[in-house]
Amino acid sequence: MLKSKVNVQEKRGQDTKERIIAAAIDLFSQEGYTGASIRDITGAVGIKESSLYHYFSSKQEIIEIIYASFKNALALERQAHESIPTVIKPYDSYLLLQNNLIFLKKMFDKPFMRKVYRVISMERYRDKQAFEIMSYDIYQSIAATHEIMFKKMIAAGIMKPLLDPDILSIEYTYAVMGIFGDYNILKYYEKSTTAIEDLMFEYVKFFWDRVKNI
Amino acid sequence: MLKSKVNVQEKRGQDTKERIIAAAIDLFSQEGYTGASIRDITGAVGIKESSLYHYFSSKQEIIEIIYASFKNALALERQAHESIPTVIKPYDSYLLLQNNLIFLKKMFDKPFMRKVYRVISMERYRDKQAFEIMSYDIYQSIAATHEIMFKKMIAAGIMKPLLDPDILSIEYTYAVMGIFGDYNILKYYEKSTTAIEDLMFEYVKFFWDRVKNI
DNA sequence: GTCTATAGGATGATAGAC
DNA sequence: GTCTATCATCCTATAGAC
Repeated sequence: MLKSKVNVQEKRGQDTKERIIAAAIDLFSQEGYTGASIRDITGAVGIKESSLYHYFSSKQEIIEIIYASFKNALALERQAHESIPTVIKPYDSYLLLQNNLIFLKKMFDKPFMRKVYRVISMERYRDKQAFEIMSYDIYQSIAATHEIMFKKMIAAGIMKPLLDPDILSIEYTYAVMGIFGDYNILKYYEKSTTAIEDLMFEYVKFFWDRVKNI
Repeated sequence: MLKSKVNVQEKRGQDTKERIIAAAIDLFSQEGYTGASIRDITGAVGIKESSLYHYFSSKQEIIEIIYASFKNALALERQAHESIPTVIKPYDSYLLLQNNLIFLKKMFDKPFMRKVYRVISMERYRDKQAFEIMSYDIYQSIAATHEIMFKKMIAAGIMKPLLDPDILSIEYTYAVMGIFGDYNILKYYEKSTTAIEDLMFEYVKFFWDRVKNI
């Protein structure tokens, strides 16, 4: 009896903690880290500022937990994607490229990922941690995946062999991520995203037509 | 006599106004608009907060003047660049591409341009004006220049005729501007920029080798 | 685990003397 | 054109009651 009561309290506490994080993600992604205050966060949750400090020692700790959780989510997504066996065949290699784009789009369309990606995009100029996540955990990791894919395609004889897969993956990653970035911003300004979504897939087609063998 | 004294005062006033703008650009580019306070700005200039309000009615007015001045500088740079007559010849078209990159690099390497570009990169998520400058005055304008260049190259028979110059310019602009963005961030973190500067020119070579006719 | 109360300082902006 | 003085509000964070 007593124990179950304690559990309920713990659960409610856990719930408050998660609601604080959720509100912080919402507000940081809208106003930036500096622009969103502890008052804003606790106001959104419906608790007093002092209650927040029962769960977190500082504002900085909150953003660091968010970053850590994002890095973890990124690693899990990558793992899930890599576990899918990809046998490259000439007739479906354009599909492979498309599927890779759809995977990226789906990943960054998840509310948590999109919001935190936005926070990192904003903060990377001032916050070294955000800068490093953007550089290493996002860009370099995605570029590496692309490079491996291109190398396999070249080995399979379906991509032009004279292309340097290293710099090709850099080009492709900058282009795709640039389009994603704009897509993400447009969504926040509640503007139409159909044109940029079309561009995404148009670009993949354009890219493929130029790199395919024959 | 009296008149010359008035002129001196006016000049000093003008000087103060410019020093405020210069300090604001420095601080906004380092800490962001929200992160840099009026106190920070006046402290850097060596005047009191109240003195700033003799020249500007609000913090917002300062950033708007900076944005307007940046847009103006961009238009002037573009004008200067376009006034150079470009006769496309097969043997120098790679040079043309290189020169275009050097023009962009030089432009964004000017302290004023680099700092304000950074402010706009940071603020475009929250500030619609910054978003529009980034989209229209920077990206779309640069992409349009690239597209014209590519069309001329195709017409001259030195670029592959089957390439769509529209989407090709989008790809090229995203890649080049992505590299510039990273270069700009690295400079602020006082990290080495030699690798990314090399990448810039390596990329142009890679790009050219793939689009040239023959 | 949540509250009231408050500390101690920063913020954007104004009034008015000189 | 610059200053002193000040306002009203916001900020992060803490102490301690319940």
